[in-house]
Amino acid sequence: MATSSARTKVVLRRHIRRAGVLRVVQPRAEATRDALLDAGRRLLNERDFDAMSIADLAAANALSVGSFYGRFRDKEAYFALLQEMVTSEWTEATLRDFDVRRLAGWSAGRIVRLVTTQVVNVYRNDRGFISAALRHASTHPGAWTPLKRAGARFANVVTALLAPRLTHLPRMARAARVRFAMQLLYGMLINAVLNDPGPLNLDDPRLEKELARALSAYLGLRPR
Amino acid sequence: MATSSARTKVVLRRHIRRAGVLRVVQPRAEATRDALLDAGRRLLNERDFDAMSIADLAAANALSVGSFYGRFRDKEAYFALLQEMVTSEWTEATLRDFDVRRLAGWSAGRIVRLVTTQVVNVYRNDRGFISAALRHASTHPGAWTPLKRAGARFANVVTALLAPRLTHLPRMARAARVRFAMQLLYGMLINAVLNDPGPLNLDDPRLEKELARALSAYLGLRPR
DNA sequence: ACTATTTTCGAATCCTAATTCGAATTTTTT
DNA sequence: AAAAAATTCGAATTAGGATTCGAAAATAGT
Repeated sequence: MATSSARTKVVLRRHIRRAGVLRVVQPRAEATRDALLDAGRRLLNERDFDAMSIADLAAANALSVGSFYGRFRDKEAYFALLQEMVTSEWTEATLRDFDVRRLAGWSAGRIVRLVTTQVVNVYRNDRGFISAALRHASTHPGAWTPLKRAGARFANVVTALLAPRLTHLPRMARAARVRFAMQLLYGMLINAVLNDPGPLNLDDPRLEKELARALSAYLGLRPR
Repeated sequence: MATSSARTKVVLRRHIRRAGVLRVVQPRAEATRDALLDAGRRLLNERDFDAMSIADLAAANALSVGSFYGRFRDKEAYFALLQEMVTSEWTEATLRDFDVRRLAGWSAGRIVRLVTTQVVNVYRNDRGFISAALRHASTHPGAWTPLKRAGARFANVVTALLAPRLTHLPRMARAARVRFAMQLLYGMLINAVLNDPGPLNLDDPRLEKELARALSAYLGLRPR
């Protein structure tokens, strides 16, 4: 299994041509670029995008502000790349874990439990990044961000898996039900990450179970 | 029925002693203060707290920046008062509409429908303010804001109304179920206001119905 | 070893918004 | 009417973060 740093490199290679990510020739520039991206991901667990200054990012690696701008056109270009990087990791995990053939014999209820567990874990592990990306996106209404894209993609995967299993519902209603259920799940977790509300916060071990219960009930599945 | 401006005055009178809201002697100063608060509420429908400058607020009433600071210690004190003002209006409506005696003969299902309708309407009508307050609060983790207070208060009211009606559940689980249902509802609407997600956005006429369906199902109520 | 290219450094510049402050204006009191 | 108090004005100040830029340092090529 690849380490986190090596994984960064593999995923990153796909997005390197992005406008605003400046050309790298020497290995040290590549190392600088990667170190800045890793630092960003870490720092976003402590503060949001606006509160994370270029000076913070540079200092996290004993680098200068000028060297940041030698690698990224500006702060926005940097963040766009970071978002692509992180959400691409998620998408890879999704394709692996939610393969239609792999889950062929699974019941709807069991899939709902897998979905809630997976999504809650993503939000738990990357809460800082998600929070920052959400806050940043909310100042650009209408923007189709990597985060939104990843969320929509996953909802599509889940809909394709679950809708055919909701045989007790009219055929026309199945996909819409699953999509709304996903909207409930995302809403719940987005609120958890942004506002840390009660009664169950993101770290509460009961959260997955209660979410699965709610979604299953809404989808009309037998309680287990 | 009092007009919006007169209503502002009535509600405002309760919060005037706030630290950071400067003393008023002459009527023109009172008018300035009130005009600035009304402008803030309006402007927050177009932009968030950070993007709403003091110059914007002043200009909305052909006033100067200096006159803003003659009335409020700083931008934070201003926003705190504005939040108290708006959430106090909500709380008044809640006390009126969710009176235990008034809803004595109501079924749980019917109360859920009333709850979802009411909360969705609050979010529809004050989406700009709510969005701004949420974004602002998320940069002050742990802060117990007027918005959170109002949300918690309402959840308490709903719990007191619904829990006794969930006779099919163990007595120990009833309040917890209602509280989680409220968390689902808030999460859904907070996401709607911040991110305008699909499939059902805040203006979709199906939203209340689908939310009531989800919450009723989760609470184990008979579909209607 | 020397030259050319790349990269980083760190101070300076730029920009923007919050806040301050002394003067001008308005209102109230004598 | 004059003096005192309250209020507003609008330019100046302050603060803080993004970005630029010329010089210094590091690396690659000959």
